Amino acid sequence: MPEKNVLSNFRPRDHNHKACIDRALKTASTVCRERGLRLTPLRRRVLELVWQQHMPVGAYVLLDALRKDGRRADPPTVYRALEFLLGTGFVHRIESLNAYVGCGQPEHKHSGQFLICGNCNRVAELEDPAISHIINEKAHGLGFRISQQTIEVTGLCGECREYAVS
Amino acid sequence: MPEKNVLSNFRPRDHNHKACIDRALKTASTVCRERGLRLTPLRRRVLELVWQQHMPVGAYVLLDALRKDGRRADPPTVYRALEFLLGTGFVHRIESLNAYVGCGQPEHKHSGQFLICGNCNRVAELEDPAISHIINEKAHGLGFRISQQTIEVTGLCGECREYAVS
DNA sequence: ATTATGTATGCTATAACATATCATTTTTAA
DNA sequence: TTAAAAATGATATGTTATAGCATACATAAT
Repeated sequence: MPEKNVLSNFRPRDHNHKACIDRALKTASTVCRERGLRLTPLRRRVLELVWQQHMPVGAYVLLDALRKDGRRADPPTVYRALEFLLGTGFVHRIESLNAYVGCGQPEHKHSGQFLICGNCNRVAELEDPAISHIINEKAHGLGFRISQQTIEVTGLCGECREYAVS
Repeated sequence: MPEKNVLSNFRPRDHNHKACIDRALKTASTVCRERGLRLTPLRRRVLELVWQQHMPVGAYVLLDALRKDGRRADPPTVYRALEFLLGTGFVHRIESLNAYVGCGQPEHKHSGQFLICGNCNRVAELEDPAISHIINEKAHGLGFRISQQTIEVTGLCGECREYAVS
């Protein structure tokens, strides 16, 4: 069973990766149908590429991948697709890496709280109301109205800790 | 009296700006002397320029300012100075803006928790142990070892809220 | 079916942010 | 006073992102 308030934990290195991708694409498809949004082939493909890495991916990596598809692609191609995917919540942007990562739970809005392993580059996504809440409280106390929270924690995931020197 | 756990609150628009800058430079000077670090004229000037804006400043704005001083300057000039200033804690980097902001309390290490006003661009810096603590707890529970926290909250500061629509 | 409209993509150019590398100067300490 | 280390000068290039206009495609109204 998944940990509480953890949207996606660090994946074992040997998990069924393809299943993740398929699930993400299916979810995206459903959500778009429900909301009257268009998951065009390009957008779908970019989403698939983001998920394939299963870690944050830079825009230009995606660009190269699109070109390897044989498709004509330039920076705006990928940035526009990312803009759409960010807007729908299918991907999140990791500010501290200038990179993009798939989100498994786009059905409901959330800002994303990330644990980023500096060794294997995998990411876990939390959604802990307690964290949001305490930040909200504090901000509110200063008269600040929050529109977006960026919470990115860098370190070593459990698996990498075992191999790391002290 | 300052709010609890607030390293620097939003400054009134009419506060004595020069005093902030002077204090920051003086503190930096003292800290460097204590730690055997060299606050060279270049580094000192970059720190001064960061503080002059009293909001996050991009590296290339600093670069232009250095050139207006009549000094020879290229990107590495400013990035090296920033590297030093980040290392000492005299400035923080705002990841979500690719920009840099002065820190008033470099004496003790801290990771920085920022409230960023999307209207006036001013920034408040918090250091709330409760926020760090809860994130630590959560991360720890997943076997994650934290090395750095990035917490950046975007929204509207109190002053801007008053003027904002709805 | 045809046309009008809005949405998405193609395409070129450039802006904005950042680092690698090697040479020279300045500082510090031997 | 000289050797080593630290800082800066200088050039080049790598990386990330957006502006702006043209074209193609999808949808809905006629």
